[in-house]
Amino acid sequence: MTNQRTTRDGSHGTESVPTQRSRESTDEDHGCPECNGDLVTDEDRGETTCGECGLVVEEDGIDHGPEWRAFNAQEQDEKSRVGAPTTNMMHDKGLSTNIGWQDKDAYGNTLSGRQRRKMQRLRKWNERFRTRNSKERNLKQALGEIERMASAFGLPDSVRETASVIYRRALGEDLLPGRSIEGVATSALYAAARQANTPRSLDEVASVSRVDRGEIARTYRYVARELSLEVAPTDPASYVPRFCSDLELSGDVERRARDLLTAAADAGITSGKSPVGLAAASVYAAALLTNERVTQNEVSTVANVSEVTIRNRYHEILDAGGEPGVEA
DNA sequence: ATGGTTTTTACTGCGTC
DNA sequence: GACGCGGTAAAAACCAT
Repeated sequence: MTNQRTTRDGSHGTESVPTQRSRESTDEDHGCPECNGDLVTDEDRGETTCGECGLVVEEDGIDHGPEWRAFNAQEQDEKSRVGAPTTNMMHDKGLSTNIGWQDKDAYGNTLSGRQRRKMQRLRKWNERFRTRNSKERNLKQALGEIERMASAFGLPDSVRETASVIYRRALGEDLLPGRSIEGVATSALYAAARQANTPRSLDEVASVSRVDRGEIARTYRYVARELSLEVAPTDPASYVPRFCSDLELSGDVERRARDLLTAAADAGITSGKSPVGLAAASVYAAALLTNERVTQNEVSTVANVSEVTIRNRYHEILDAGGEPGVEA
């Protein structure tokens, strides 16, 4: 294992994080060594180049790694060399202006009362603008993510809309710290899709997200609880239309599958079973009853459920749906 | 952490095309 | 013989305690 720990490069590749900018004013005193032109700093690439001749004056002068978590004694020593922890999560990478709290002027003289009050106001507004700005950037990125994933699924705008609303609320309630933007964005979309009765399973969501399934599940639970989102347990029937159209089955099958599901629900054999499995099984069963050929394998593929589950479920479903009263 | 439930994985046997 | 289907046992995942 290497000691070098790079930033989470999930978002747009690594953004450089100039943690030690404030040390001294480097930019002003020297121009380009070649042509003496003005220097340009490209933060994204971490390069300082000459605006005139393009010479790269300085590159990679920056530590990318916020090693703010120590997992052993060694790292504990090393982590001391970094500055603020969450650089990438602050829209300004910790580079924004702060107005000092001492009411002194540049020479160290105390300010007059009038000036002090002025500084007070400036501090306040500076802070306000800064945080507001940061939230907006955050939002922008998150909404981009949501948009991307939603369109990957072909989900309608309305779902994106509610997903954004959920995200905004999460942001407003300060649920973000400690969680990744993408994780929360994904969770928001997941919740929105469920609420709109066009659910996508956790696995599906995870497949288009940059965050792994486990984190999405965790984040989703958390967000849903904190925002007390009322998300009813997924109705298996809401998967049926999609599966049917993916398998190119007729509307008859679709209707049949729904009937089977309600019958199964009445028989009380659905509780505790995974909604996706039930939906898949009912579609398969319905296709069977309607004489439209589908293999278990095909159904299991589009539904992402194992064939075994389909088998087990569809037996139960047929027992319950065929003649009511057979099962105990 | 633990135990119970559900789902998945992997394997086997049977019948059909 | 490959394929679809059915069953089973053990492993894994999930959930509540």
